[in-house]
Amino acid sequence: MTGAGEHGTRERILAVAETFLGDFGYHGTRLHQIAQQVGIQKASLFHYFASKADLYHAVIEEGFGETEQTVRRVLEAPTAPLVKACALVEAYVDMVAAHPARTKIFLRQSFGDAPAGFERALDLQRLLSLVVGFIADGQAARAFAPVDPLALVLSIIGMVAFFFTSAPVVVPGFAEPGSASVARIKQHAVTVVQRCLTDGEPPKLAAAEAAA
Amino acid sequence: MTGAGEHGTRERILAVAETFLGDFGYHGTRLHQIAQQVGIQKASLFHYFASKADLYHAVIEEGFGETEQTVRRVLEAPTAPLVKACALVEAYVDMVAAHPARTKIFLRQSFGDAPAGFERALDLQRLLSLVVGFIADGQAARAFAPVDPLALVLSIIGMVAFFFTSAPVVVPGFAEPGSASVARIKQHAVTVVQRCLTDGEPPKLAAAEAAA
DNA sequence: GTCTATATAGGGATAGAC
DNA sequence: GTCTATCCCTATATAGAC
Repeated sequence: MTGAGEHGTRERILAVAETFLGDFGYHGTRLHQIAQQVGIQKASLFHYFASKADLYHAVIEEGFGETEQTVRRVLEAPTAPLVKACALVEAYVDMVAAHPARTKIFLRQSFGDAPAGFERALDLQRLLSLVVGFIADGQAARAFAPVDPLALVLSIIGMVAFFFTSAPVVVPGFAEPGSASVARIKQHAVTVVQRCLTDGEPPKLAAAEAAA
Repeated sequence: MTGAGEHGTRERILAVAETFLGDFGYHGTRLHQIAQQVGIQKASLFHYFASKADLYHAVIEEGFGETEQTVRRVLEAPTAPLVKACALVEAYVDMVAAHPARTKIFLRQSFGDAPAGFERALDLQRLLSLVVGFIADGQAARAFAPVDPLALVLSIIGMVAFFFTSAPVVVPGFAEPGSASVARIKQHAVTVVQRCLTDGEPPKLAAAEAAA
């Protein structure tokens, strides 16, 4: 798009930047490290991106775009509610497992990092609403048990993200990329969703113990 | 220990530093901001802490100590397995809700931030093993359903942390400190654990916990 | 489009008076 | 124990040749 003789240097910069931004955060990432890893000089970065913040935003945009695409694709498939819910979880696990650095960046962004600006928060809310709406619709149609929809969706997002970003530090080798851990995690996440959505009998008795 | 006329400046520094380290991370936190918030000069910080890294470690140590204490206290209580599991979740939710900044710091630390050093990772593993062991023991005694113990514990840790650190950004006012959101989140987390540990069976604990 | 300088600023840390 | 003043280093960003 930008020209004819493009080797993809810009893309390589984005990829390298993603790993560093994930591991060290925006303020902890040094441009000279990125340049060194890519194999160019630090000053050359400014030919592709106006500033460090600009590079950061580009990484965020790319990541968010792919995430949104994946979620929408699964959501629009013509499958049964519970099947779609499980497919959503599996696709999300695959995505996070494939891009742990990106996930770290998203989490850091939500913590308050970032060089200001960044108005994609609204898009994020719309995407979340889409998923929550899907759950709520399923409950209205009696396909799902009456669990707090928003809390459930946030639970899955948070737990899966935690598996691939924080857990490996506490439990070495837990979410290793190629190992069987991915299958294990996927299995667990699906199990949790199923148990939360298919209770069968509405547990109204749960109110009794809320006294504690 | 240090003297008689101590007003607690050190403690105030630690408290202020915790909020900044949580919101901006280690590299994003500026010492002059901390000093300004405390009401002293930047250079005065070095009277209490040898370096920025030293201050960071002090914050981490304090946070980890309180966390460990809380978990052990609940774990050593003489209560039934399922009651104890729920109590553990509730105590954890209260703790994270009371210290969101500390939670952010822990998460950032696990991402790879931090000024190196910090060998408390081993203690963290032991604490985690304690909780996982409690679940596994309960399963061996047929008190819990056969769910992946490690995955379950990590799930709760990740989901609750996400609720109070990331979710508020995506869903404004979700985990507001004083609001009813804390009760809502606690209810949800307990529900998830119950459904994962009781395999659909109605919990037979309703009476026991009211006494507490 | 990539390079070699270099400008500019900001932040951690120290020295030493009070 | 707190201050003012300052050192020193590093990191972003720019200028301009090739």
